Amino acid sequence: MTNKEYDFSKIEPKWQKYWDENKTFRADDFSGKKKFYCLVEFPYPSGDGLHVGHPRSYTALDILARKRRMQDCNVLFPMGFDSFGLPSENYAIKTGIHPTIVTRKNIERFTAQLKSLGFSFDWDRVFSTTDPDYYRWTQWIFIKFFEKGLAYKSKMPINWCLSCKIGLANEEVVDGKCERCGGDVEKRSIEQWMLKITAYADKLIKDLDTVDFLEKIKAQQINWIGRSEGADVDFMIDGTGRKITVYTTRPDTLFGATYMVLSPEHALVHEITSAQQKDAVDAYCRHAARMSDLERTEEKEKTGVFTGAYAVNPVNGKKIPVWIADYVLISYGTGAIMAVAAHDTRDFEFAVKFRLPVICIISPDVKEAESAGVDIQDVLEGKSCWSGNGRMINSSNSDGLDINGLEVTDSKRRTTEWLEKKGIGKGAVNYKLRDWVFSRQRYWGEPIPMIHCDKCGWVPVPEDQLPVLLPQVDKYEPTDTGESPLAVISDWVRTTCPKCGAAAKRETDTMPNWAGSSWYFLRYIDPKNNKCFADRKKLDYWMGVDWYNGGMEHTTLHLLYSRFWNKFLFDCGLVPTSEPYMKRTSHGMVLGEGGEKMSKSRGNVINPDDVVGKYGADVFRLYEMFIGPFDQSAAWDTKGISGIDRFLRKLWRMMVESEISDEPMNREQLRVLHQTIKKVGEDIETLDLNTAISQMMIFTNEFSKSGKLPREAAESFIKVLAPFAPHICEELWEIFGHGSSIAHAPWPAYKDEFLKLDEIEILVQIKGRPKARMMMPAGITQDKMQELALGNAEVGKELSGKKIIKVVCVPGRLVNIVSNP
RNA sequence: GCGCGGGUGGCGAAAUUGGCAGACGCGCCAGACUUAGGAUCUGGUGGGGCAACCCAUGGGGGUUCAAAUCCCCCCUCGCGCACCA
Repeated sequence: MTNKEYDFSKIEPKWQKYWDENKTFRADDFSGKKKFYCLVEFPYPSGDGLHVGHPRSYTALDILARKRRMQDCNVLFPMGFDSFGLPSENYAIKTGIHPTIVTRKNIERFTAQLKSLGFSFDWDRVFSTTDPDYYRWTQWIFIKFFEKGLAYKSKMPINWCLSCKIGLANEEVVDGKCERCGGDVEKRSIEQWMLKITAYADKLIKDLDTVDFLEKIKAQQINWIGRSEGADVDFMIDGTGRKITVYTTRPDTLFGATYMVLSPEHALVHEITSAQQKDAVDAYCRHAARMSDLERTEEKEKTGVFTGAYAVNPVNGKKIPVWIADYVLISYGTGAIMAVAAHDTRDFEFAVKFRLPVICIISPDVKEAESAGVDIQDVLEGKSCWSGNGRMINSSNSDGLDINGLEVTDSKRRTTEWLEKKGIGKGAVNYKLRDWVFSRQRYWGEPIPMIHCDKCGWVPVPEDQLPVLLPQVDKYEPTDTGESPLAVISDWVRTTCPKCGAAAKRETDTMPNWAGSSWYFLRYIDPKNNKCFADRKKLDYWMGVDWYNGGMEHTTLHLLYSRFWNKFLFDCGLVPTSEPYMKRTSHGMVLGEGGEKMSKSRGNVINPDDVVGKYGADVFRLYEMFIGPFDQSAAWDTKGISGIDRFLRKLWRMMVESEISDEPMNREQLRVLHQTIKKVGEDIETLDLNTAISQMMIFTNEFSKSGKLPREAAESFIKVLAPFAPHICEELWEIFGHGSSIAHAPWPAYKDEFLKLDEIEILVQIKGRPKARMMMPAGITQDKMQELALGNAEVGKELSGKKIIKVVCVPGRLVNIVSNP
């Protein structure tokens, strides 16, 4: 053999070219093999190039995809680019270069980087969300939403980022700031296209039961959707004939409602306010309107104003004052609440401050109150607040409602029934989830394919005129008026109504950058189709995605949105599965050296190209998998790479310098080999890739001891390592005389019989303390174990003069002798 | 406040139907080979003690022959949500 030196700089390009030319990783539409659709989140092709975080996810699923191919599956492992977005647009504003050009350049760089890492993507299926052939169908799906009444235009207060000059979805506002730029966000009322994701709130929760997502992902989605069950209850406003509906999760606490609070934005505030209170109420409302969401939540002390109006409590006819306060949000429930000061900490705080009555109607659970350190007497006297469990008291009227003595579930049910019978309320469900603000007032996005006609209203662009292409513009700058830069291109905006032919105007808003990624997993299945978004037969074959890995940061954005789109398409009969992803896992972040987030400003960014250039792709891939548990964040450690580098070079020497023997392996070699096949195979399935690599290191340590290398061990080992370090393994596979790629070589099987030892070292403990180690035959009985242990000289010495009380034998592990004293 | 994760050597970490804590790797120490070593190989490496032994998985209690692992209380770090009625 001539290849004495391990030279990744020759090996890696060689095999990358081979895979490209031979289309080694092409997925076949339809096949007798078992299909496996393996997906990673496609990147935004930023000008900075690939981040070392991308390969963490990509390598892990590449390992899985490669293993599945060796297990004779038909694997779809695609890649694409999510290219609409602000950075390209901002770059265009700065330089005047069209985003299309920048995007094309960035995609070229990303493609080269991804290929240099040896990922087994099916490159024949690549596309960018900015390809007109792709966004044609994004627009088409939008029209489907419109046709089904799930896309609607509405003037509503939205989150407006002052520096990006763009409206944001709720999900894009983090801590009151713009998720992207960290700038201030204010409320503005603008006409917006909305997608009715709330119509799917229940299904988005319930169907989580049918999929295999990490528990924390499910929990976060459920929490975000925020379903709660309660009742809407009508209160009459005294002397006005007006009715105000409140939403409460505890209708059974009506007897404890001592006042009512409306949000300052509530529609009826001004109608019910008394003349004396008008000035105070107006001033409060103006003040509240000026505050941003952030300031409003930062306000710790409760504020509010009395409206002068009284509401009538429907369970007992008592008049209770109506206040306004900004702790009641217009965006949740009905924007009005009944306040039960004795059993809600916020209401209690408010009541104390404004000297409103506190009436206790729940007698605290004694045990619970004790462990919480709450004085029950104080609660009963209205001196402190109890929001825990307990039994209802003071809760009956002469009109057929008596819930005294009941616990929560029963009292809620009974009260709701009573309200419904009397026609003054009914059971209701509420969600924290809001409809999705789907308009953006920027250039670099999919044009929303709608036309406004004065006579016909909003009319979709006819299907045969899709895609609505982004027109060329001279200036990309967003405007302060909230209009898209497209609005100034008058000959593009001017068009005719597809319905009546009259003069009409195009919608100038574009879609948010989450649009393209909401259905891309469907397009990979049939990326070149120009008749429909994807052929139904192919969808039937490939869907759903068997395994999808991505970042936790997308849990309440992309992951939720794309589940919603898929469910909608499923209800339209267009896709075969209600859930798009059968399994979802998540990787931890790759942090900079020292554990801080990588950023240009910290100067701790690691460029993958540098690592690949110095150590090669195989080392880079192995290192990222060895760095720590896959689901936890990990700090980059340049020193740590050398361990992997040594491992591969040691392996190479072992493979090419040893005498390859066909003699049978010894017992220990067999055991290590089969243990390695077993452990690596199992660890890949759970993405415990760090321990898989440890096991492979144990293998090389064992087999490099002598200068002889059994052929069977070598070849099996190359196969299990191949998914991790594909280039070096292809090269070794060739050196070992195989003519074709290892990518489709069969995954090796292990035999249980070789995993067992003939003799096992058994620990002998006395009262739990290790005293001796003895070799015992593997299949030994417990009686025999005990006998051997007690016959041990060391043990006998320890036990002399002591009385044996008990002996515990654990087969294959230990004998524990309990003695007295 | 609510929800979800973590806390183990100098460092990244292993170990879960409870069964020898620290696999594997980094770093460090010693030695070999070498003109040389940021190459390679061999050995060592949780802490204390000369030793027998003792102490160690955030802290405190408990269950058990046996606890990093199970139960109770507490501390701490990270992430997500947050005046959601």
